[in-house]
Amino acid sequence: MRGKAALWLPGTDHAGIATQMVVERQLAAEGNIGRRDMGREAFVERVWAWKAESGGTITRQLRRLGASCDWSRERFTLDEGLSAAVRKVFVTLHKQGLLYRDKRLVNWDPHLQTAISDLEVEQREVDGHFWRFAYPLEDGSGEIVVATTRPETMLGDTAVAVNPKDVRYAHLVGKRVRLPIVGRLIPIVADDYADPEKGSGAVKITPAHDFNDFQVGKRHGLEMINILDDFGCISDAAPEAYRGLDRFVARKKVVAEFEALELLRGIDPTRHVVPHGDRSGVVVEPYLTDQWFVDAVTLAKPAIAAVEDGRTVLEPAAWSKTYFEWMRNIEPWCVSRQLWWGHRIPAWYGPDGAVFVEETEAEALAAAAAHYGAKTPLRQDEDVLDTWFSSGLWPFSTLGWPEPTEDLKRFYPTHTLVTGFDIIFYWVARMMMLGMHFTGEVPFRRVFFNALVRDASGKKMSKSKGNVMDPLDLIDTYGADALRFTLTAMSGQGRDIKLSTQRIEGYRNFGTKLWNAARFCQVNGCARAEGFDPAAVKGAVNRWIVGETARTAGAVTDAIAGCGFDEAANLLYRFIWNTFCDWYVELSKPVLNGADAEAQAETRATAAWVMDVILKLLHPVMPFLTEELWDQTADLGAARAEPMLISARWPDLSGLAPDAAAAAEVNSVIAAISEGRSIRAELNVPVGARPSLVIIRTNSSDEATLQVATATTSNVAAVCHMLRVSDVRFEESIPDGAIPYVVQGATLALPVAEFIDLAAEKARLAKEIAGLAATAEQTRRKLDNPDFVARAPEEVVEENRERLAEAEAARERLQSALTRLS
RNA sequence: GGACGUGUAGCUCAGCGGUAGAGCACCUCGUUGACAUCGAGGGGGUCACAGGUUCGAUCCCUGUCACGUCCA
Repeated sequence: MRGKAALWLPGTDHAGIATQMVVERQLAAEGNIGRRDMGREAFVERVWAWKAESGGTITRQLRRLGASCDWSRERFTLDEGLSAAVRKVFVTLHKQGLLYRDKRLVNWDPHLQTAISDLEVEQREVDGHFWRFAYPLEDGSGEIVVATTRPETMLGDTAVAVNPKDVRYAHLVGKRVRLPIVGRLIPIVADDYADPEKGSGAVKITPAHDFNDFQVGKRHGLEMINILDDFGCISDAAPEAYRGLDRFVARKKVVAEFEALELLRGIDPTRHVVPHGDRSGVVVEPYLTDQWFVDAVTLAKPAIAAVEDGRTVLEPAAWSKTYFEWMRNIEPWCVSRQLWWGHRIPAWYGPDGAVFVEETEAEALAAAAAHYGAKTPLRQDEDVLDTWFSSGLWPFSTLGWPEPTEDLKRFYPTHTLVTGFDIIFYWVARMMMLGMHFTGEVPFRRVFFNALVRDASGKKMSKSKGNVMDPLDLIDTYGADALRFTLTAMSGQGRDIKLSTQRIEGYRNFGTKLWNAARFCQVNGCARAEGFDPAAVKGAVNRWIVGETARTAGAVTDAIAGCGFDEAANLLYRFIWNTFCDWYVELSKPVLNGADAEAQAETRATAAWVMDVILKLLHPVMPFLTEELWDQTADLGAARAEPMLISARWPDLSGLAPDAAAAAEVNSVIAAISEGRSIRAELNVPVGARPSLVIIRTNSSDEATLQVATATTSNVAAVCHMLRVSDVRFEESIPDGAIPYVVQGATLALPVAEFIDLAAEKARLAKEIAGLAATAEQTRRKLDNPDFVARAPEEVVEENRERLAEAEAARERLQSALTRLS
């Protein structure tokens, strides 16, 4: 609509862990053999089958929501093109020394039997215990007490650490203790990691099973003994009695044995945080394995700089802080996963373990032949890559990279990434790092973080909680436009959306309202006039609605440009319902039904013009309804240049100056009607009663009164219709039995004495007077303050003076009316 | 423990230095030729609390409390 070539390229990633889990669970439920028995090829085939069957859900939801993606370009991270990009990136990073294989502690998920990245670990606070164990000194001169929440790890202890400043233990540093159960002699080392304030001040060191202990182990050259296997059971590195035991069974056995040895010095209950796999939900183990790592520290630097200097802008800007915080403290990124569903790592091993990292097996074989001086069989790495490794290439891999395609030239760097803040580290950060490194440019100039949708009570939707609202169901019930409007209107930045069906229902009603308004226009012959010029309309109501339309169009345009989508939606809601339907349509009815052919024609043309603008402005939020109405009104009046709304030109009404005189006139009419209606309702004037509307006017009446009088008489038919009065007439004073009210400084009155109850009217007047008195009092206090008058801006002071004068005048008039009643 | 966010009408949320707003819910009235998926009117708020800045604070600053999220 803005005439730009906008590309929204849809697609999905292969969600490695999640997908493999689903299919494995399915296999188990069907009583089939597990993936290990099936073999890699058959299993991957099975996952593809599952993907073909159910993988379209996300895109189906997008389609039904009316997302205007270029579906012909839909991509999937395991597509051949994207996979080639993955291999290219892997090999290049490896050759640049930014991707390497290393034996390090990783987070190991014993359920999934794979390494997972730090981000996939969830820290949960749970109840646990501190067990205090005594380790006897080698020389028999005593013992040293250590505390642990994980007794089974003592099987892999290779030292005890104490703080170098801790005088209690200074004499023990360098001595050894004999590790109970195991019998191994391990040193007592001095290391700052030991906190003298905590427990005994001495801490057991298990370098192969704790991230902190790993560091201590490196500093002191300690042995690293891996006492677990891939399943979280005790390995052969432990004493025979423990081998094969589940880690939690082993824990109990260790404690029992310490107790039997009379080396258990106490048990304290404690609450502590324990790492869990975010997918599997089981306790993850720090585990010493060979994995592939990306040097994120190096890659992060240009990515940090790009946000610092504004080449990429995060919106809302507050997220920059989160981004920097993470990027500046980034750790090496473990990218290998012991799964089968994903991009297999393009690394091949020779018989002696030499590794050849190449894009194809042929290249690897060639490299091996050169290396060994003879053709040598190779074995490909069994592991696959973290899904985010391929997702991180999305902005350019989907445009054809590494080939220098036309698409890449045209659409890269991309303009805006819209995503959830919950994947700022997983995805945004990785795209920034990889995009900067491989293209030398930012992958996107702007990142817009949308709100996260929660259920009506604010809980995150999840299948296990059963509180998921499927967009497809909501669309079936309320329509895509209602859902889109709801999400848009509630998308205030920095806030989650609590989605309730009531709200969607309300916006469904809004759609119905617009539909009915369009029907009204149609029934009343509103049709586009050939050569219609909104700047040239004569009627005040028409001039006013043209001005309001232009103002709304400008405000909506600005709001969208500034990512204020909720503001845009709310502006449209108010304009369409409250301004156009409630007032313009009602004020226009007498003209449309009247005898003045010229005025009628102008109103019809104006209404048709406003409707066209409304349809355009609302189209981005409610595309289905507006396109349908656009189509239905295609043949009404002058032909449109734009057959389809989706490609119609966005309205630029900045050239239409607001008409202050028309606005003043219509606002007076609106006030006269609103206030009058309020009186009728409060005093229970019967609906059928049609009194006159009396305007109190004398020869010496002020400007305000004359203005209201003119406005009212100029729109007398509308006033009669909407206020349900028989006529508008003038009196010099309030007639006996008439109920006065003040509008913009003018006094109006409704002679309805015969219909009403005096007490109700007295009460109404008293309430009104009290309100005015309060306003006057408050304003007077302000004006009596010399500091206020001296320091506040002149227009504010003037505004208050006027307010005071108006309130007092109105109060006097109503007071005298009340006095007369009494 | 650290960081960020949020506390405004019964509910969901706008507003963010100068007279407290909307939608829903609630109450009253209404079968007027666009619309009862509607119309008209109404009740309802010491803007979490305590200080400070200012002529003036729901809005800015500081602290406290509560809730949420992320990172340890």
